[in-house]
Amino acid sequence: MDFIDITGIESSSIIAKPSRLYYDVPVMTASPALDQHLSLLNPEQLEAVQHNSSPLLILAGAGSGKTRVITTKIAWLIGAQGADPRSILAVTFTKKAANEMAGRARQMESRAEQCRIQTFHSFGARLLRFYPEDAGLSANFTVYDDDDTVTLVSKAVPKLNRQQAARFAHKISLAKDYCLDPDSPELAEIDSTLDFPAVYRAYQNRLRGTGNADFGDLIMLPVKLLEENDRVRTAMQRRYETILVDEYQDSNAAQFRLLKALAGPGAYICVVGDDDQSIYHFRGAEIQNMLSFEDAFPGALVIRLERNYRSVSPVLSLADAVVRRNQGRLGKTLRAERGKGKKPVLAFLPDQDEETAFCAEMIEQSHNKGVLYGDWAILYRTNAQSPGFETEFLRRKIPYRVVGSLKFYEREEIKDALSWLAFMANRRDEVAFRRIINKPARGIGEVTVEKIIHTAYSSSLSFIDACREFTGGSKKAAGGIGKFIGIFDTLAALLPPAKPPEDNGTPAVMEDGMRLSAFAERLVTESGLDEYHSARDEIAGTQRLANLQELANAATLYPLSTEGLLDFLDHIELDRGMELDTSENADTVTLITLHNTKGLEFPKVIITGLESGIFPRDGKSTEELEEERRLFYVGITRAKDELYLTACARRRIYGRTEFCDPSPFLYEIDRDLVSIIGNPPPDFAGSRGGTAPPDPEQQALLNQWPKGARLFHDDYGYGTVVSRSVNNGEVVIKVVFENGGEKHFMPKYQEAALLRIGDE
DNA sequence: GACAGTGAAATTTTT
DNA sequence: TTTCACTGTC
Repeated sequence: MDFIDITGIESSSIIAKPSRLYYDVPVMTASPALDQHLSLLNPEQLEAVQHNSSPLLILAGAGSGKTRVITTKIAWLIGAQGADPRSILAVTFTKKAANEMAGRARQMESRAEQCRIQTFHSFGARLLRFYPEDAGLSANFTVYDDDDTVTLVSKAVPKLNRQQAARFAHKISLAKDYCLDPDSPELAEIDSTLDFPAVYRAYQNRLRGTGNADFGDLIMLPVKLLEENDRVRTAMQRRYETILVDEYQDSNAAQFRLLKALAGPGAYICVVGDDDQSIYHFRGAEIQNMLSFEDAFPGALVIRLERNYRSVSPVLSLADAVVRRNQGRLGKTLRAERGKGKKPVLAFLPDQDEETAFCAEMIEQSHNKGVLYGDWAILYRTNAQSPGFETEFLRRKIPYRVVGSLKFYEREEIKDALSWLAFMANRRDEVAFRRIINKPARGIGEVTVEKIIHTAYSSSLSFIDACREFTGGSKKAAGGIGKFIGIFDTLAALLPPAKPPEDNGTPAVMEDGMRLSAFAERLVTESGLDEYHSARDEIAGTQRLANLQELANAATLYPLSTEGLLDFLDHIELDRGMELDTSENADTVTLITLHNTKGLEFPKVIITGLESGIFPRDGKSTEELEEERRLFYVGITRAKDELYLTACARRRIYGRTEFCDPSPFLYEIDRDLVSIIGNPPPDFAGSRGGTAPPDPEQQALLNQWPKGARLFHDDYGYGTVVSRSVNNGEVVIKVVFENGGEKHFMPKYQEAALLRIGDE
């Protein structure tokens, strides 16, 4: 049973084995099926697959078939090397990637089913599930997501408002990505204020009080467990003889230490990644893990996969021109196996409305010629850019889906129900308790809630017992607390008590009618959440009740027991990417942030909003600029056949129209790598033809606003004209203000706000 | 404890 | 522009 075999400790203790568990068979007895899979590989891929000695770093460029390499390698290790599938651990970052890898490996080699192929976090969660007390957690711990973390920070340090709490929460999670304790001096590198360690400590105390873990703990606690606990480390090192890591460029410092601790002396370690696609440094990913792999694992072999099977060559040439600008990279050059194709198009458009229209128009025209909507993807830097496209597509009846906007598990009603479920599993879960105690309203006010929580902490009671003990408070509050206890008791009676994990003689067999879904459904009605949310459905026309039903349906696969409940919550917490609209097969245009496109590909890609300040965003350090450039690179390399880039001269930002310069990235690329359409700004190399001489009206404006002219603007204060241009027939001046800001204006339309006050 | 009104702020986010 | 946190009123 999966739940019982949490870490594979049992199997490793059952099987007596030498230092490496390879069966006593000649090395090359590959099955015909395996030979077939091997024959599909190019020489570098084959070398990467048939390597099983020193540490191995596979530098896999975009579209170079890395998933194929990893899955074939798993099949080869089992089929040709005689490796015990249970001794193979493969970790990825997303559930989706893990599922895909597991599925494809199993297709090639059925025994791969016994490999442990999962995300870093679910690996950590399972380890902790097995040794909760050693790690300082409660046996029934649940996992707090980022939102819960913010709540807990704001409660641990009441003087913080929610936004400040969110900032600290982010920093705390960053600290955990680096395995830093509240006492670590290195905390100052994240935030040098004196407050930070204190806030972190307060949060940590509160978190440990609940017995729960946050995402960071799922890596950091296993690291400590492995580093400090010989018994656990030995068991795990004996178990895993092969460790494979995908998307290694996005691993953080804690994950690196996890790998180091997990890899025993005889272990074979193989990591796959692309330093040019590292785009998550802002949340702790350390490209350094990759750049210094050869130092960390002496004797390592590096294999480059540079043959790209995805994109036509003009797309790859552009991608290379972009990423070549970066300094800290291992360096590789993709070669297009697919050969020639259409040159990327760079469109300069007047404003964002023209941008959406341009995209919609192209998509409609291609659709009329038989191209699927699903072939198209629109990429943007920030989620705030999607509404424009949505409005336009709705108007034109172009079907679309927005990837990663509002996630299923982040919906209010789902979080409500999940909090109830979490609280049923762990009665010390403060965050869950706060969420459910007075929702729907039972007349229990904030003051009463705080008193109960205080009682719980000061008398070491669970929150439900604290409710039972609680006497003070109004009559209304007492009634509400009574109701709450009643709901809890009703539900608790339905849930069989937890069995200690050692008692694994009878794995949680699923009996008919004993599903967790029945419990979840009952919970939704008993708690009053169904009434509460269906009432709001009627007002707002939302789907909350249906969502709650869907959540209950998802619980069908789990047995009605505390173990089943914890298992269910783990799976949900560690697979938050799930979207409500799972109609993946529908023929729709994809609207998606650049970050979310990692690992995806589309025949036709439009990267929008290529303007300075939007992409890259303002105020980036050199290092951050490199990451933004990699993000651009990731976007470009998603395109198989056609790539379009759009840049607007004007954009409404926060309701105000701003003039935009083209993205600096556009100035970095050779003009003959793209076909330029629309009206590029005059300073853009590659703009066609000479600029038309200004007409009298334009000349008058140019005379009125010479370079060096001093002016006053109603909103921005004093400034100086630093340059002027004629763009789309309009005079535009660039002004540097005394407050340090830079703005473009069309003086023709700014007569009211702009006042000329003299020369410099 | 619910609600309307005000003011300040505004990335990206695998788990 | 939109969103969300905070404030004051009923």
